[in-house]
Amino acid sequence: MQVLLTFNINAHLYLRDPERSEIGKSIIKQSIELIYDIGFEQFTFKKLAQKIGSTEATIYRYFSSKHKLLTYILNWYWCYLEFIAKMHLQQVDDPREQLQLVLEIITHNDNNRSRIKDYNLEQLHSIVISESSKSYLVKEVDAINREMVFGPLKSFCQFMATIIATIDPEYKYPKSLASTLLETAHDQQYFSEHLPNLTDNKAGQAHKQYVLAYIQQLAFSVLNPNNYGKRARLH
Amino acid sequence: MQVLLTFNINAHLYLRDPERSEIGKSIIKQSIELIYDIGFEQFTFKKLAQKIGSTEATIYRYFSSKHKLLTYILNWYWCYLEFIAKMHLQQVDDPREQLQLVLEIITHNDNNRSRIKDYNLEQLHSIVISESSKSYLVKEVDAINREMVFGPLKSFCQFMATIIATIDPEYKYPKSLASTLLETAHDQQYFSEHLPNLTDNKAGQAHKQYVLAYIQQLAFSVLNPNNYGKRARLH
DNA sequence: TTAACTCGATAGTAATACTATCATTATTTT
DNA sequence: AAAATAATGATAGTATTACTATCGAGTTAA
Repeated sequence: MQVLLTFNINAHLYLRDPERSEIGKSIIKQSIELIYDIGFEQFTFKKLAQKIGSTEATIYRYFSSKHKLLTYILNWYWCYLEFIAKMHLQQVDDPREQLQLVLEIITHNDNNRSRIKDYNLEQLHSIVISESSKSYLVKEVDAINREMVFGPLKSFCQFMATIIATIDPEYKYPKSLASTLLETAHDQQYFSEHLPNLTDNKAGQAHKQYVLAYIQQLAFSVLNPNNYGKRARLH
Repeated sequence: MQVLLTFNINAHLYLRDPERSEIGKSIIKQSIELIYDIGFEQFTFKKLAQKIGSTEATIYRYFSSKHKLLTYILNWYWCYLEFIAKMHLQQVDDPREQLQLVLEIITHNDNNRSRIKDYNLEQLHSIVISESSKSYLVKEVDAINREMVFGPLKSFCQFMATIIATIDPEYKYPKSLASTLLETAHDQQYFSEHLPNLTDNKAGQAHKQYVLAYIQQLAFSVLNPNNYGKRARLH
């Protein structure tokens, strides 16, 4: 197993850095598979230990709870998305095309544009869709937030918001639009797959393409292209 | 305790109908208070039993699990919202004003327009914001969905979608927009309160007003008022 | 008044989410 | 190569959770 990408993930999330040992990397990799397979509620350290051929005790030496492990995985994902997005954006100048590209990335409509061996990205995406809100929809959110463990998500939103603000500097809600597009990408794919009555995806197929088309229409309806460069021109 | 409103809630959700006994109504009422106070994860039937001066066994005679109880409460809320919305909408003809009104209702910006003694609506709204996704973001979603326990949510979305389709019959995503506005109303209020960096609510106050202003702008940017009545005129 | 129903009380179970200890095995330092 | 240090495996144990089961007392309805 070769890890190509490593990100600086908040040390509050782990006791021992999982990137620094084979068993640690195995914990992350198999967690993704296991959470994907059985869902976060059914996921336990005991089952994970069995899967990696180790014991609960060992896993507890890396993560003090399954919630922190989930947040760790999600942080990795947000760091990864921002990295990939910034990489591809270098080739694009028009901020509208940039936003388009980011929407393709967050809906995973970028056909294998990003091949990576580390973790199973399709499973990871699926976890982000169905489990990510569980990392912050908890009573202790303010306390955990103070430890900065939601940094990568905020950073990715800020990154999207900057593009949005470039397209339309008059638009008053760049950050809210960014977080809305992100959340909507997830909700709508989940709805399209499991509660299709909450969407207009009649065909019931091609969830990702449906979601992309929808949020694209949403984003570009809200932003007024006539304002592009407005603020800049004033100077 | 006097219950003014009762709705037909899917019988799959309970073993004994809580509306039909004082202790049953007490279970619902105190559940709302307790889930609001300690969050769904910390919420147990044991604690609830203590609160209502009864025992776990009694509560289990009404609900087979805390998940079903949560879904029951959420169903009540969606039935209630649809009822209130339909009531107020009778006075309004313009579908744009109708949508405006619905947005006020879902963000709870309707100042005491709906006084009700049954349950604490502010707490209920708060539960909807932070716990509602937990009722469907579970591995067994397809199985539970087959029992029609998400009917009231779907019905409310359909109701919104109809208004949206009246405003702009050309718009291709009325249901997705409805579910997006609903989810966004919740996400953005949660973010505004707990992760304000994901929003543009600088003041950090007046969360509900902020959210309303934002989703209003969102909704009416997407819908083209020029298409109002278009389809009708063709006939 | 007897049957049906509801509730309270108690007991019990398997699983979960940990914590603790200790011997063994690697790894690093000298 | 030996000694010191650290990581792991194995095992045990605890409080809590999410139930299930049983029994007797009180209440209501025919």
